[in-house]
Amino acid sequence: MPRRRPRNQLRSGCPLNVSVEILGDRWSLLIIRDMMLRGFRSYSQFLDSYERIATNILAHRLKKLEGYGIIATRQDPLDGRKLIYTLTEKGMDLAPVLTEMVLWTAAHEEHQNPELIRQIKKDKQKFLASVRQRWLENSSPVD
Amino acid sequence: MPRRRPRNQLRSGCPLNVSVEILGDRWSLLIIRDMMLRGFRSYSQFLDSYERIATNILAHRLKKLEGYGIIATRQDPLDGRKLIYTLTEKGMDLAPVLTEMVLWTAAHEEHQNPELIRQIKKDKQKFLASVRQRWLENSSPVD
DNA sequence: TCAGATTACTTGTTAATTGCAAGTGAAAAT
DNA sequence: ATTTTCACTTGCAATTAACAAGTAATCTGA
Repeated sequence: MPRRRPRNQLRSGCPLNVSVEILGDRWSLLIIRDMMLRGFRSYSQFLDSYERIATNILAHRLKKLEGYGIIATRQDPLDGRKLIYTLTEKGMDLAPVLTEMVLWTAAHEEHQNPELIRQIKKDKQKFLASVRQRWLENSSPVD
Repeated sequence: MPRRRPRNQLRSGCPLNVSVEILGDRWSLLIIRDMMLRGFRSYSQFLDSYERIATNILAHRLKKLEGYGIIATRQDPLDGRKLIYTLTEKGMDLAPVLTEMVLWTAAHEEHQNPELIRQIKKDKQKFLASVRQRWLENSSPVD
């Protein structure tokens, strides 16, 4: 019986491969985008996002991202049904990756949201700083 | 400058989504890495790369990347069996994306290739310039 | 010159993943 | 008390990935 390569084992330790194995699918980076740039924090917000992720895939991705320490989950103190998902520092550190991907698309593909691109192009470091600042303000445990 | 939209329908025009739809899988960025950083140019080189891509998937990805204008294919004038795959300008413009992904892994995950990371950290712009320079030298139609 | 090797694939089959629809149980709102 | 909201789960079909094997064109060495 030939055994298939187990999924939980890395194909290689190449740093690019490691990030591809963690983030290289059709949804993970979009969830991170929604948290980072749109301030989404709840399951239903992600579900209602424009690209229409399926609910089972969303649940799997959230668990995976939490398992990698990219997002953190806590209960909403004001509503027992709700969970609050936030980016960790590790998740926030993906901001430069997302930013470069946006710039690449802006340079080479048809796209929307010219305002976002204008903002990034005007001053990339300032954009990254403002994204991080908003995260610091909004991810405080008490709010 | 924005260019044509590929035939299949996009989930959204969000610039991050566009790049995820083009590059968000388990192999595309690894092929681009092999071309960009290791100077790979042939089918058999990609096949022999450490992560062991399956041959049918490699063939599909090369066609997809060529369709998006990220790579270009030409015949080897010295060997009628061989095709030479090279990155286009659009493909080379993914260097900052790959670089940021490598830096993120270096900061947050177990990995290998400390020399690459040292080089990037020492001077990111210089690293990007040297990658581009090698591409300019090696992608000339006559060689 | 011709057998064997190399190259860039294709084809067939199985395994895994994704996507869709519907359902669940706890908590909140009315 | 009933309905609605919320964060999921389950079942199943469709799509995609992975593995093994094969093929045609070309090159290489005796």
